[in-house]
Amino acid sequence: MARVSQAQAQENRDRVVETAARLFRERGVQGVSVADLMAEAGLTHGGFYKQFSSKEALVAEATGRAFGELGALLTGLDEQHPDDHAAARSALLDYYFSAEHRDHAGKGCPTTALGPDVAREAPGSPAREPYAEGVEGFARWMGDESEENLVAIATMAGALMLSRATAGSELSDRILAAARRSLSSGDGRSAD
Amino acid sequence: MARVSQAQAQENRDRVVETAARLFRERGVQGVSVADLMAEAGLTHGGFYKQFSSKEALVAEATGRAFGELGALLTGLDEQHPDDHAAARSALLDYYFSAEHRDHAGKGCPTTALGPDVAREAPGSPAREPYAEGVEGFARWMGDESEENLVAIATMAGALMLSRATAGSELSDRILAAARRSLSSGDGRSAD
DNA sequence: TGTACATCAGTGAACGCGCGTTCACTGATGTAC
DNA sequence: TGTACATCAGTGAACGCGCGTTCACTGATGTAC
Repeated sequence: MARVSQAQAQENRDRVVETAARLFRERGVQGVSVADLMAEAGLTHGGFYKQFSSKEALVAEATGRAFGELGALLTGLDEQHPDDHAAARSALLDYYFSAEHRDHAGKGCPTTALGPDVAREAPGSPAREPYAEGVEGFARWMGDESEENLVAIATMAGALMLSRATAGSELSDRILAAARRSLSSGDGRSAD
Repeated sequence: MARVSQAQAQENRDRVVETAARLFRERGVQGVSVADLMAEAGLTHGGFYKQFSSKEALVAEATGRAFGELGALLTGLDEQHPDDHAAARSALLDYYFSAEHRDHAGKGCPTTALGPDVAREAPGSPAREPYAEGVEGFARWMGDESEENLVAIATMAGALMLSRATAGSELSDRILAAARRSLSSGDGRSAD
């Protein structure tokens, strides 16, 4: 195996980014080596630098990709609930606070899964931009960038993070149930 | 420097745990090597295993220590506001959502700073127990382990994490302000 | 359409480096008398 | 209280290993004619 077609090369590159978006969410950026990642994508590690200038650059790209996947999920919910955003939002919350979501960070919300990694990157780090844009996009889907929606996202990310850190105890389930209930108001204003 | 007194040895050990509790919150568990840590505590790395069975064991101990520091902060707030828990709680929120807290994770809340690290540890990992106990203690200080207080802690941890991941943008400040306002009700029930 | 050759995606060995952990050694501390 | 010696906290070099990154090489692809 030496040179491959341009189409194949693009496909391989995409698969590396997709794999990175999953593994970084699952194990953290520092928990995934370039060699691990390339092997998981079915390639050898030497070719990595033909496609990416550094691991740091891939982190930024994978962050954008993970938020792209979130966007696709949100768009799908809108399509399942046409002209009923409250229903789409409620469906999102059902997924967000599920044991399924807690136990599979790799395909879950990047706000929660990548936030701590981005927070520890240096101030000008390239991953910060797609992250902040992703959070803003998430807020807009929730309705707008109002304080209320920013708080809702904070509660979602915090509850998911806490439920993962306490996974295996019954506290974990209590946190998910509590957060689900507190955000159960249709489009936002008053809790029921 | 060879053998030191038992009192000195205990003091050194304490300082290592204290340093770990700070550095792990600042840089993450994987971002701090045993050699880094021992140097920061004024020792050489070789002696580490005279005091701790593994880095993993220290992570558990440092997690307990960090929650101990949080407990001391909370007790201090109670003393500053005797017989007025609502005022103590309000003072906590002022600190919690401050730029100071966002920018100094090393001496800040371990629920937020260590949660993601604990979440990625293996199911039976020794750090999970002190973490879960710490969160429960935090909830009890907030009043009790009601759903309302669990949600408040989730919002606090989520907003702080998000503000750190978006630090440097004005979104970061908006998130802190939004969360502060949403939790500004005295002892919990209705927002103002 | 067929031939000649430059390109470059991917390979696999290697680079220097730092990781968690181990170990022979040191010499002041703590203890036995 | 003073002396003899065993203990063990801390040192610093070393262990095997995996990290991010580099590089000489390969050979099918893509292009020029």
